Amino acid sequence: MARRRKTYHHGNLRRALLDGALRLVEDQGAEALTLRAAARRAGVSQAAPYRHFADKQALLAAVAEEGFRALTAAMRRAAAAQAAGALARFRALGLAYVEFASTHPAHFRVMFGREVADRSAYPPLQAAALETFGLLVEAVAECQRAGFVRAGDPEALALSAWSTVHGLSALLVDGQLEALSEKGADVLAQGVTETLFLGLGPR
Amino acid sequence: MARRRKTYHHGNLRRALLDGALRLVEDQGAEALTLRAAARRAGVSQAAPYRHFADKQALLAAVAEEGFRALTAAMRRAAAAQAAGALARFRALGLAYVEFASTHPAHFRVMFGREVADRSAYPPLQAAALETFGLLVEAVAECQRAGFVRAGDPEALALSAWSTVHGLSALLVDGQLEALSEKGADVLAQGVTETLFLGLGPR
DNA sequence: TGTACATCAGTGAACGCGCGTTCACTGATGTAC
DNA sequence: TGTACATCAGTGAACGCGCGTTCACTGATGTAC
Repeated sequence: MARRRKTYHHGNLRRALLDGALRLVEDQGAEALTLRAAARRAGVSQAAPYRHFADKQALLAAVAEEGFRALTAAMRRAAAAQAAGALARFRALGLAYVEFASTHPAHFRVMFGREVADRSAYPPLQAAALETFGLLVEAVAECQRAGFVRAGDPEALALSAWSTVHGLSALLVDGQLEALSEKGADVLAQGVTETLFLGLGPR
Repeated sequence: MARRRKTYHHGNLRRALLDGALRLVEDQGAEALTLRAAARRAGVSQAAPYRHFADKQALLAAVAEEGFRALTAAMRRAAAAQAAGALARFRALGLAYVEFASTHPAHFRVMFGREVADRSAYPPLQAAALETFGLLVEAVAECQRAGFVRAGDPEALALSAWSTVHGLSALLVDGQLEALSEKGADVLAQGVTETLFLGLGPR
């Protein structure tokens, strides 16, 4: 962790800072993420990060970007595990989203919170976030072709799906449901995604 | 604002601090809310707030509580404006939720964020939040009686509804949709709540 | 293969900042008689 | 109605804190000849 390096140069300090930052967020939450703490975790002086990140925002943006990449990968993996068809894959995407949020709450918060004030200043972050949403849009379109989802603008329908899983995730991550239900995140996610497909109305 | 009082005692400093805090949040965001700033807005020394709030957390909790009360009131008002029946009232609740979030983003964030770490330490806050959710549960039950919503545990169905409107609200509030759509919050909310009732599946 | 030198990636000390909180205090209020 | 006194709600100064960021520096690396 903060063990002595034998060389003056680190080798891959950017990566080490990012890893330290990720561990800080996971272990102690987003507000524990400071440039100085990341430097400490990487075993380096507090001024060293400035060789790799312009300022604190830039480190936060990198952490968020990494989060979107991990989320996208987890969703892809979950979908790929479903041989059963378009609908099952779509569903798996949603469940994976909620699962990611509930297992990495602090990271999820950095990804979606206001810590990174202006996302458009960090194109790779913006791209990573768009890719995640893109997964949902593709899945909707695929399901429409297979007749599992009704006709309509795939982006608009995907936004409904996103809202649903994102809402449940946010409520879980922020501890809103603790007083309400002792059900696990997975059970809740099952229920909510089922309603997403069936609708609330009578059949 | 910070004009001189003529009396040594303030009269209703608690209320003034709360108002100052609310204005701070609305104007400059949650991270601008400090005890010192609230005291400045109330025109009082920086130590004065401690006569009314044990610490910063307590002020934050009061701000969040106030937010839930305002949200509940706005939802009730919107529902009351619908004479047309249970379904219209339910829908109005959801739309009012999204509208509140998009017109008071920073306040919304304080209500749901992690600023107030342990909500159970503030029973009035917890109660106010539960009341908001209760509105949805009642509306679901009412709609079930009227045949507009299918059978099932009203709490579970209400959680689906909550997830949907909360998810859209969170995405709006955190600026996730800016790159995606130029539609207004109200239009998006219409679309999302429609899908909530109809479901994504084919009819 | 050797050397001069530019460039890069670190160091360590220092800065100013605003914050939450505490403290001993004082002015105002209200109550008992 | 007046007065003594306890209690309450403010004041103003001070504390320590960790943070982001800057600066002049030095050690390491790599490249041109």
